[in-house]
Amino acid sequence: MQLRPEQILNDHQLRRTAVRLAVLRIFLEADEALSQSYLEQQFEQVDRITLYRTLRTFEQKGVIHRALDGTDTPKYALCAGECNEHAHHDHHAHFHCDDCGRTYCLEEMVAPRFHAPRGFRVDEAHMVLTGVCKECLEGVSP
Amino acid sequence: MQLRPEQILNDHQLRRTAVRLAVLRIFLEADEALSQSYLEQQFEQVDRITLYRTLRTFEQKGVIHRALDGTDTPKYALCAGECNEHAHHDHHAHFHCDDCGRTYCLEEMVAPRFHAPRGFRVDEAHMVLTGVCKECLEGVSP
DNA sequence: AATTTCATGCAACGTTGTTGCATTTGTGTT
DNA sequence: AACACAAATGCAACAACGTTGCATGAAATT
Ligand SMILES: [Mn+2]
Ligand SMILES: [Mn+2]
Ligand SMILES: [Zn+2]
Ligand SMILES: [Zn+2]
Repeated sequence: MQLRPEQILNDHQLRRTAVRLAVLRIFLEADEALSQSYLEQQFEQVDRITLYRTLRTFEQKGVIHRALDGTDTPKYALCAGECNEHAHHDHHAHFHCDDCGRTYCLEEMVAPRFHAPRGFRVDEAHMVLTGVCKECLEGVSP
Repeated sequence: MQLRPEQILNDHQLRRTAVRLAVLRIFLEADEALSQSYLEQQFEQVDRITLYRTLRTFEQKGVIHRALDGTDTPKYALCAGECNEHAHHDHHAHFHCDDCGRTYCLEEMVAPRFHAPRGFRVDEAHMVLTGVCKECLEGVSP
């Protein structure tokens, strides 16, 4: 995985702008999937449309992926690598904590192969786990 | 599974109103998960807020469940049974066709037990499959 | 430095989620 | 059958988001 924001932009042929670098820095420091509104709050002043387009571009270009977590608030996380504008390769599970509302990527947990039912052709499989995260579990038993 | 709209409302202690009966009839005839906007179009004239509250009530009372399909449009389908205001028991997978956009319940496909990673406690697991449905597959090879 | 291509900021609009409130309707009781 | 109560509906209203167009500013290319 690339570690520096500048290199991530280079690798995906994206212009090096202030907003993009700042967004990437936030993602790199976070260990969870982030919503657009959360990102907005990290800035003193930023245009929500610019943020919207930044996320859309990042997703299209394979910089970030959407973390499906069962809520109605889309969350995003950095792609591990290999993803580009043609294809995403992040098929790991995502975990949503019902207690704190955080969403985590479970990179190590990959959806098993499923045989297609009813004559369908299955191209991708995503798993969404819900429960209580480690921090919240430890918090309730002091 | 209950087959008549009237009985579904009785079983869940819901008042028998025109909108509710009509919505249930649409769900009973459909073999796929439906969005609120789709339901709206099935009526000549209906208030969207009433429809919104109808779906919310149905979901709370265990009449319908939300079908997670990876899109940003919530879809709903009838619960198989046993669901009530206290708990939902529909943990089957859902399939989303990238071609026609339809979402289907895969009642027969239940998420396997997962061991909790990273010290998390997993309460529920949902699976979302994407690909091409039977109708669309047959449509392209005439 | 000039040019070109693209990102940004802002206005604007549509959709959806959500609540408050007055009115109508369903249902159990006189 | 009429009544009374609780709940559902219709409508106004607002917030949050997603999305596009356009003028302006910034990055990359020459
Ligand atoms: Mn992820
Ligand atoms: Mn379902
Ligand atoms: Zn938590
Ligand atoms: Zn299809």
